[in-house]
Formats: sequence, structure tokens, C-alpha cells
Amino acid sequence: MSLRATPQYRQLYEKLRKHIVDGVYREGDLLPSENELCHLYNLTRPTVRKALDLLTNEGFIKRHQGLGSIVHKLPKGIGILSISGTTTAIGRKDLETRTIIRPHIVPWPEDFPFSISEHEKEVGWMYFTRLRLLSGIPVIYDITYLPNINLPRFTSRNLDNKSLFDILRTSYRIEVRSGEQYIKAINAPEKDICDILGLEPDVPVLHLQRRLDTNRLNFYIYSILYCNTDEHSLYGIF
Amino acid sequence: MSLRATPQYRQLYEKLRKHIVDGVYREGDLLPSENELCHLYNLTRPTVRKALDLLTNEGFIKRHQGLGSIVHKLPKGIGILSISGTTTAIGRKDLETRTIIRPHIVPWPEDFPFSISEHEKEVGWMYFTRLRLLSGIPVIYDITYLPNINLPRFTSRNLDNKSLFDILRTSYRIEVRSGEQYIKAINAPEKDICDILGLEPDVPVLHLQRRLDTNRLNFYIYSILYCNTDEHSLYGIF
DNA sequence: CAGTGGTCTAGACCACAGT
DNA sequence: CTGTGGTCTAGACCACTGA
Repeated sequence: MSLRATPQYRQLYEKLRKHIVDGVYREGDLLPSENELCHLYNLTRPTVRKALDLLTNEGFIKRHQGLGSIVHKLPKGIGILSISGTTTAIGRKDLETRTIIRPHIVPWPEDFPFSISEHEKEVGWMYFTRLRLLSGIPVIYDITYLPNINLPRFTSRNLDNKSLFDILRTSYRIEVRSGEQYIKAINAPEKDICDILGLEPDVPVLHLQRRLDTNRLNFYIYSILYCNTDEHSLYGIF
Repeated sequence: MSLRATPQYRQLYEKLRKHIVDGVYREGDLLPSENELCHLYNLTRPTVRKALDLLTNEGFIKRHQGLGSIVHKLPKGIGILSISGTTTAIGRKDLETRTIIRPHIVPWPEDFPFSISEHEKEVGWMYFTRLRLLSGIPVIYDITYLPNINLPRFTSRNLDNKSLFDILRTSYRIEVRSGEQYIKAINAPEKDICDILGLEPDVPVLHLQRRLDTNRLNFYIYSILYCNTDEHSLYGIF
């Protein structure tokens, strides 16, 4: 079973992204032109462009015909509306994750906006919850459902301060590729969740229900998030 | 001054998208393969793939290696988190727009998360507000700021039930291409906005602050949205 | 004007799904 | 196995920007 190599456009994307996040290229700077990047990294233009497409879609650069690719200001909020996992609060070194409820098996929850397959219903669900803190302040409470299939030793893993996506990718070769979500504002949720988030009663919170698609056919990850947006807005790009 | 033709991949994207929305291709159906599409529309594969990329990014299809492109279920919420304007509530024929405050000139509002340029500060802002209703029920209150520049006769235009984006594109050649937004949950906003949205006091609402990028350099559109998500969640893809 | 990004072609080879 | 989508090459011409 051979692992497919990381595509070249993806590698270039990650290099450039790192340079931007690390400040090698700063806000307002022009990136090297596409032709320059071709020579620098020994790639052809379509490949370079595909890397730049990714950077554009994620909001790291803006391209202008006749001018070049300009590095965009890094976002100030929490980048939760896009892919790459909740843990990606760009530029935040003070993001902490604590496991509140360790993985165990549960039945499918009612009143969820996504319909599930028979197969998913049969195997049951791995359930766990985590709390995200920014500078020590609880910000997001994160409830996750994974299909209970083919994930040896998962229940004994430590999810604190680790990206779930990284664990899935490196240990189980599951890559999260895209997803969809429903967002609404609610008044403070159940008492226990309020307590965990340190909320007064009747504080408005964001409520997200999401389904994540993976590279495995019919393997979806579902999650529910409660976000205290009093101090930190969620940030998204489109 | 010649208009640039709509690119072929964009034309194909719109055709396929229409077929999906109209039900020619239904949920779960396989789209014609990329090679078939090449022959059907007399295009090469990279062009066809670029159209499919758009459909994928907007969530209309999922592609599976070795299998094909599968039509995705159409979303049930309001498609406001992605581009194409608020008016694009896919599949909703009962979306109505009413202008509440007609366009006029105002100074820049304080406490906005985006910084503006000197030029923007000088020319001032076109300001107007609109209400979006779904089946007659107010759902979104939409406050818009446009730079007050180069838009002849804009103040006298009727914005009811029309896409602002369409007007900008057809009358002024301004195309909205991307954007960013900050989202938070708040308790009911100012009394007048509550009245417009028909809200009880202390109802939680979604509060969005967005900046939209256009094809004109340094021409941005800013807007603030208040959404009653009691009945309709916002929907997003990533 | 030269250089930039935007579009497009006509191929090639690969990994994966279903038969 | 065949056909699918995923990646990549090596060119071409265009529209736009700034000097």
C-alpha cells in the first residue's frame, strides 16, 4: 500500500503560506511573479498557479492582473469557518485545547440537520468533546462524532493540544477535505455547557453544526460547536 | 473600451449549475465524466476541470477519483456565507428584498473591524439598508456602505428585489469577487432594528461585518448584517 | 512599452473504483 | 481490466498595470 506523495502544488502552497505566516512576506508585499516562482521551484506555470489558487481561496493573497500577487493582512478573528481545523487560529500562539469528555461510544443524536446512512447508524458513533481556550479564556466548546469504524486505539489517544485532523491523517490516513455547516445564534445552551464555557445565563452564543468530508467514501465527521463570541469574532473568507 | 468575454469555464460552470438547480441532474446523480463534458462542449480537460472546481468549491458536486462527480444535496439554509450575494438563497423562490433606507451619503461609522484608506475617508460613503424576507418573514437586515465614487444615478436606483451585485456589474462594471467577514452572536440590537426584524427584546441574532473585494483596485464594499436565525440557519461550505 | 496575471490547448502519466 | 478523476508539462495568446 503506497502512500501518494504530496502534490507539488500543495508543497509550494505550504511553503508560501509558511513564509506569509512567519512574516517573510508581509502584508502588502508583492509575491514573486508566477514566472519567477516557476524558476525558483522548478515548476510549470499551471502548477504554480494552482498553489496560488489555494492561497487566494484561503485569503492569504489577492491577485491583480498586470500587477502581481499581494500578501493580504492576516485575520484578527478565529479562523473557524474555513477548513484546516478549529485549531488554526492563525498567529495565535495562546490557543489551548482540553479534552472534556474522552472518546466513547454513543448512539446518534436526534435533531441534527444532516441525514445519516444506514451503515453509519449500524456502527455507532465515537463521541468526545473538547474545550478551546484563547489566553486561558474558554471560547469554543466542540462536540465531535466519528463513525465507529477502523480506528484502532483511538479511544486511548490524547487529543489535548493536538489537531484531530493531524491525528486522522498521520495515524489513519484520513484527510479532511471540505465540509458544510449551519450557523445560528442561540441563547446560552444547557447549564453544563454554560458552566464549561464560563457563561452567564442568557448570553448569546454561536451554534454551529457541521459535517466534514474526507478522502474516504462515505466517511463523514460531524460536530457541534458552541462559541462565545463576546471577545473573539469568528472569521471567514469567501 | 471592450468588455472581456465571459470565460468558457465560467460559462460551463453556469450551465451545469443551472442544470443542477433546475433538477436536470439530481442529488446523487453522476455528472457526465470530464472527458464526456470535453466532447459535449468542445473544450479541453483543464477548462472543464476548472468549471468543475467552481462547482466543487460552491458545494454543488463532490468528485471521487475512479468514480465520477456526484451531484450534492442542495442546501437547506440560507447561502449567505459564500459569495454570489445574499440574494442567493438557493432554491428559495420566496425571497423578497425591501429597501428600508434609500441611498444617501454618510460619514464612516465608528467601531468597524476593517481599516479604511485615506481616499475612502475623503470621498465619503453611500449608505443604504435593506430587509430580506423569506416567505414574508423578516430574516436579514442588511446595511451597506459603498465608496461614494463614480456611480452616476445610483441614488435613484430601485434596489428592491434586485441583486446589488447585478446592478454593479451590469451598470458600472464592478464585479464582486471575494470577501471576508467577522461573525458573532449578540442579543437583540438597537430598538429600531428589532422593530424592523420583528424581534422580541433579548432575542439572539447573528451579527456579521463583511468587506467585499471587487475587480477595481481599492474599491471595497462594506456591510453589516443582522440575521434572525430562529427559523433559518445560515449555511456555508468550506 | 515590458511584465503581470487570466485563459486555453493538447497532450501525458498516475491512483483509484467498479467490473 | 476499463474508465474515472488527480496531477503535471510546455507551450500559446490575451487583458491589464505601471512606467
